[in-house]
Amino acid sequence: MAKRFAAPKGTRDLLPPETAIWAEVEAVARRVFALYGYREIRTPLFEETELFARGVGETTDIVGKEMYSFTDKGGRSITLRPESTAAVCRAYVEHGMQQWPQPVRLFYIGPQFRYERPQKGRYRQFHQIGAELIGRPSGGSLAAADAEILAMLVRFLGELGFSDLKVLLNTVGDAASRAAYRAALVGFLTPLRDRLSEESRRRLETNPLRILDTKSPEEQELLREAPRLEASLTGESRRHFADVCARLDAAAIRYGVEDKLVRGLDYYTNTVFEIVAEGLGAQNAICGGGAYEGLIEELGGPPTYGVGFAIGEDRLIEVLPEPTRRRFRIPYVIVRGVAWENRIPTFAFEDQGLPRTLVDLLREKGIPVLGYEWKDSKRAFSMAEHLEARYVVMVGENEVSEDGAHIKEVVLRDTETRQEERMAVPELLERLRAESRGA
RNA sequence: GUGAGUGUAGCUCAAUGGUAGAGCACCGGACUGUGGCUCCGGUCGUUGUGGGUUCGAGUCCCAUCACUCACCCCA
Repeated sequence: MAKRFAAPKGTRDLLPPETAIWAEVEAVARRVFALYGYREIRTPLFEETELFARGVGETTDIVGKEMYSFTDKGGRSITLRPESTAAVCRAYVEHGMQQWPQPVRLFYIGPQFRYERPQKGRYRQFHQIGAELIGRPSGGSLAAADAEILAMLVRFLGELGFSDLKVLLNTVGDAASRAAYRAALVGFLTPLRDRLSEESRRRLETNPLRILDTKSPEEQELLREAPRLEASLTGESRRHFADVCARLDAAAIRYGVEDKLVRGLDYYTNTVFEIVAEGLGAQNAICGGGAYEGLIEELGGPPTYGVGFAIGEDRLIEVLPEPTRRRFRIPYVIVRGVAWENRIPTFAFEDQGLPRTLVDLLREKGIPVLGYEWKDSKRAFSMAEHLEARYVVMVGENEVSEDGAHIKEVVLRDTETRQEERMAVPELLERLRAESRGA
């Protein structure tokens, strides 16, 4: 027997009916983002390695140990994208989008790659739905940009039926704030160096702010006395954050200020946020984001403001509310026709000339349908159950004319309520079309 | 990179160290005009892989691979 293959570690096949849920989630994203004027960008799945090293940050775990990198046949170092913000900003600079009306609003949907040990909610190929607002709004405030992107995010999640998700919000300050705080934190922690974990000691050199979100209870205890980031904020950062909060309050968006929230990517400045969900085990963040003031410049562009988020689509779908899942299933209709002299009874619409089967007719009306010729109606019900069909339409000997050429009436059965109704074909079309509009 | 748990049919799982099984699913057939059954038959396995212990290993031991969960970190 030949070798059998399995999907590579940390990857998986998405199969029906689950893929229908994915398609619907993405359709909702596209619709909601369009309401806010965001347009799609598609960047390559791989980029020059240096883009991520510079953009995401040399000291981050992503760049330090999680990149899928390889040397191509031309000797270039290439990396499968571990996130998309850096690539979107690269595209902004490359295509001179600073010449477009500002700010530029973009969204993306697609796979990302990180070389990590897989576990619940974490894959080596995973999918993100993200949006970026890049460029200073002419006349508008930066806080308005932050609030807009958060409002869009909350609207999207709301349309997916999430009602109890809370946005965790914080500010990490601008460059000056962070430099001041970094000095204060290093000053505080250096005397306590011996009591820190090896990892945290290393971070003390490279990225001290990251020590803040340690999960180690001993370290958290040490940090209780640590200087607060808030105390190092410049007046401007302080005002900005207050402005963002005020705008969210005005828009009735629920959030909680979480002052230890730092986020793992180097490019964030000022506003950062995260959304966590129940039911995902240890990997409970379904969305992360924030503002980045220095990134475009770091990538060779003019100093440019940016703010964005990335939603983990795999995790989002994992916790998608059940009513939404049901709503997103394709409402197949099963038509059970009898074999009548070796053919399915046709139904000819008089005003359209050509005779065709009921199945064809339904498809013409945009109704997803499968036809079977079983005499045994029980098999049709069994099939309906397996395919999660919404309706079964019964067309047997009693429903067709003597010669088998015309359907006199049909029986429509709702597979959930088990209610049945006899009706003529025009009425059937009316009912099913109304149903598919509602879906 | 570190730790723990689990690997038996397409799926869910049995089998005291003693002939590898069941249910579901799938395929074929019988029956049935208010039915989501029932009945008959069929396909399906080098028990993840490789060693070892033993008269004999799905079962015990070692290694390896895979999966799962957790650490780290993130979506």
